[in-house]
Amino acid sequence: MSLFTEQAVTSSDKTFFSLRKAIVEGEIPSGTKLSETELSTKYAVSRAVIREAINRLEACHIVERKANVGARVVALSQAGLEELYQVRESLEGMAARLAALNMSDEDINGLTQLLNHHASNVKSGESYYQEAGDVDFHYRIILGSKNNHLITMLVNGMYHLIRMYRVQLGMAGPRVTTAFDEHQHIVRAIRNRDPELAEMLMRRHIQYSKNNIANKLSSDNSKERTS
Amino acid sequence: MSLFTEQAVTSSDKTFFSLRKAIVEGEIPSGTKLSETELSTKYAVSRAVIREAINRLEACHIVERKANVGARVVALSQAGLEELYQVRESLEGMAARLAALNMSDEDINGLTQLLNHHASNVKSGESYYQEAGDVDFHYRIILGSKNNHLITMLVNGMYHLIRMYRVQLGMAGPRVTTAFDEHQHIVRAIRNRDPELAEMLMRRHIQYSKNNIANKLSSDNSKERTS
DNA sequence: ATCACACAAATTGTCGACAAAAGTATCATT
DNA sequence: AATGATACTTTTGTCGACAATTTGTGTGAT
Repeated sequence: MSLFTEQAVTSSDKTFFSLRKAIVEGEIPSGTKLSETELSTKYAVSRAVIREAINRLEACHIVERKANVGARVVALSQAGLEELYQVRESLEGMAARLAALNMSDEDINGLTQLLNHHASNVKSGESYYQEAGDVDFHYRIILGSKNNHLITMLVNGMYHLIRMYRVQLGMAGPRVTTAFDEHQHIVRAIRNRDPELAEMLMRRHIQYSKNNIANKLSSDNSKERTS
Repeated sequence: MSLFTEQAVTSSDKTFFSLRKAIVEGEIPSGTKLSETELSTKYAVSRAVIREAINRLEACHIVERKANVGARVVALSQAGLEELYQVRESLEGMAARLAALNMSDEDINGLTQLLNHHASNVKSGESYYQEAGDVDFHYRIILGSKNNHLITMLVNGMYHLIRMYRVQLGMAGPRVTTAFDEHQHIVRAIRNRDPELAEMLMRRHIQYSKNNIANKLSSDNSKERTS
């Protein structure tokens, strides 16, 4: 029961989704040049739809384009991760604040149920939690902000790039139980209708998450240097 | 001496800029249906470049598109303004925070000079300040964040929509001197390298600004009702 | 008079071809 | 051998035409 299933109506949509998935999952590696003719034969569509797909990918910062030269998949870097998470902290902090104001009581109950469901998984040792559960939690709060600008920016825009970092840097890592506690505190603040606290806790939560990834990233780098 | 002059290299760029300007300035009214064929004859380009321009406009939330139906210029509403300014508060707050950390001393000096320059204008009673000066101030802080995601989102994305609200609701209004004081306080916080305070002051500044517009908007509405 | 269906008109989506620009290789000159 | 100019190749940008979908209209039945 996914809360948000964007459905492809046009051929350009399908191509956009396919391309985005291929890039995010790393099938098309970071830094690759995206040749329009090549992709048009590979995906069996005209160059026009490829161009539109690439334009959309550019809009969510997954590829970079230069006029008369072409598009490349963005390069992942520590600095880029830092910048991305600064923006994420800002926007999701605001989302949590607004969620504390605008979520309905039913929404909040659903959120609590989700966490309870996770709690049992965490205790039983499954880390099934991380990927699906974590994004579900964050999605609900973002949607709970009831702010369409915010929702679009985060869900259609940034989250795919965030996922690209997480997938390609192999972030199936730990940080399960501590993140779970943080989630609980956030929900408590929302339930108490405390926007100030909800924002602060969400920002901290995302800062920790960033540090976790950044640490793994730099430790991977040092491993690489010594190998 | 504009800090940021995006230059059109391709024909699609030019059309995008023209269209954006026409919409923001209200020449193409809010809510208008954008016919591709019509625009292609009007701007003397092919439908392909019109489509690309419309796609880009959609990416910055200036038009809304439905598949197989078409694109319309967004409708301006109190709720939309509220949402927009919530996001703006969040992002520019973060920008001020980062500016306090990342701006060079020269950058800060330049900012101070700008304010001094404005001070003389304010005292001499010219309200030349508002439009150009205000955006210049905010631009510098946004650029001072040195965060490319943030910069792109705000400068290439949101600011045109913000300007659309300000232009079309006739915001040449007052609030000059009080905004000037707020600007000074923000710069002081940045100079003191106090990110926490800089963010808080910027957020307050934008909240006030929103209230100012919202008040004008609702008073206009009531005038309309009684006339 | 109203609703349903079918048909027509108009608009968007997709395609292949041409034009223009960037990149590459070759050759001449120093 | 290095450098610069020139021709060539490849890739992106732009265009007009066709296909598919939606919207508006009109006809007929209830």
